[in-house]
Amino acid sequence: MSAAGDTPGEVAGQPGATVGFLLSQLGAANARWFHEVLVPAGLGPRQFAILRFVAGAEGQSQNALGESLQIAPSRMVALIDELEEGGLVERRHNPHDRRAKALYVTDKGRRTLSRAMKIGMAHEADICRPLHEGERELLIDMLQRIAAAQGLTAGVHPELRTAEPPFRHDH
Amino acid sequence: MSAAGDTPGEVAGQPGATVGFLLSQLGAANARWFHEVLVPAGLGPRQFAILRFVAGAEGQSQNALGESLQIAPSRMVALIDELEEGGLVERRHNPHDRRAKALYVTDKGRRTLSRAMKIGMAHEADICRPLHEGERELLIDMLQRIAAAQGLTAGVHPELRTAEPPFRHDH
DNA sequence: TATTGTTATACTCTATAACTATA
DNA sequence: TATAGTTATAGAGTATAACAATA
Repeated sequence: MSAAGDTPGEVAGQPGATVGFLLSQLGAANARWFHEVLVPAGLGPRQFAILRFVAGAEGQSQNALGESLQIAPSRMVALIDELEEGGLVERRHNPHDRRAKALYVTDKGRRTLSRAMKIGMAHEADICRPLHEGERELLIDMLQRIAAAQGLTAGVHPELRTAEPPFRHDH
Repeated sequence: MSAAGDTPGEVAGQPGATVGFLLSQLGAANARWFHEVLVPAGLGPRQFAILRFVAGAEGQSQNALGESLQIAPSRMVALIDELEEGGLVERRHNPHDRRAKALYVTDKGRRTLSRAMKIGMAHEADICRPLHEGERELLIDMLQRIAAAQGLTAGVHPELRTAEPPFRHDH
C-alpha cells in the first residue's frame, strides 16, 4: 500500500492508489449498485445467486445447496422462504428421503432469472464502459489470478459465506 | 455479466468470469483479509482509516472528519471513543468553540499508524504477487477509471459511508 | 446415533431521533 | 434558531444452539 505519508506530496489521510483499497472500494460500491439495478427484477443479489444455483441443479436439498454456496442450514431456511413466497422456487418432497426437500425453479422463477441475467449483463457492460478495447479480458485475467492466489473458488461469493475463507497466512 | 447459461458449456449456477462478480468477490475477501492482518496493530480497517485522516489534518472536529469520511456524527462518537480508549488519539478543547472537540494523534497513535501502514504495504504486496511486471500500474489505472466513472472519490471507502453513493442511473 | 430442516435466541452493526451545551 | 457532540432506541442481518421428524 503506497500509503499516505510515504509518498512525498501525497496528502496524508488519503489511502492513495492501491489495489487493495480500490478492490475493497469498488467491490462494496458495485455490490450495492448491483443490488439497486436488480430491484426491478424483485430479487436481491443473494437470492439471484441462489436462484441460479437451484436452476443449475434442480432437485437438490437445501443443505446440499447451502454447502455449494457455503451458507449455514439455518440461513437457507429464510432465503428459500423468500424465494418460495415470491413463487420463484418450490420445495417438493424427496421420494427417497422424507426429511429432505427437493428444490425446483418454477416457470415464474425461470422468467425472473432470465430477466435478472439480462440486467446482470447490462450491469457488467456499465461497469466496463470506461475500459478500452480488449482491456476487459485483461482485467478479468488479472483479477482471476489474484482470486486464485487467495484460494477463492470461482462460483462462491464471500458475502454469502458463513465460515472463514482459506486465506494465505504466509506473509 | 456473461451469466451462467448464456455461454454454451458453462455450468449453470456459476456466475462465470465477470468484472462485476470478481470485484465484488475480491473486494469482500480483501476487506476481511486486511481486517485480519491488521489485528497485530490493534486496529480495525475503519479505525485505521480514521487515524490516518486525523493524522492528515490534526485539530479537526469530529463532524468535519465525519464529513470527509461520510460518517454520521453519532457513529463518529463510538469510533473516536475506541481510538481514545486505546490511547491513539486525543479529544482536546477547541479554544474557539467550546462545543467542538479538536482531534489529535498521540505519540502512541503515531507509532501504531506507522506500524499499520507497514502492514498495509505488505498486504498490498501480497495481493499483487500474482501480477507480472508492470501489471500493477495497469490494474490500478483500470480500476481508477472504473471508480471515477461511478463517481467514487479517491479517499473515501464505501464501507464507512452513511448516505447513498452518487451512482449513475442512466442504464 | 446422525442428519434435514426448522425455530428461537442472542449478538453485532448501524440508522434515527432525542437531548445537552454551547453558539 | 442552529450546531457539536452525545445518548438511547430500534431495526436489520447473522451466528449459535436447541428442537422435531426421519434416517
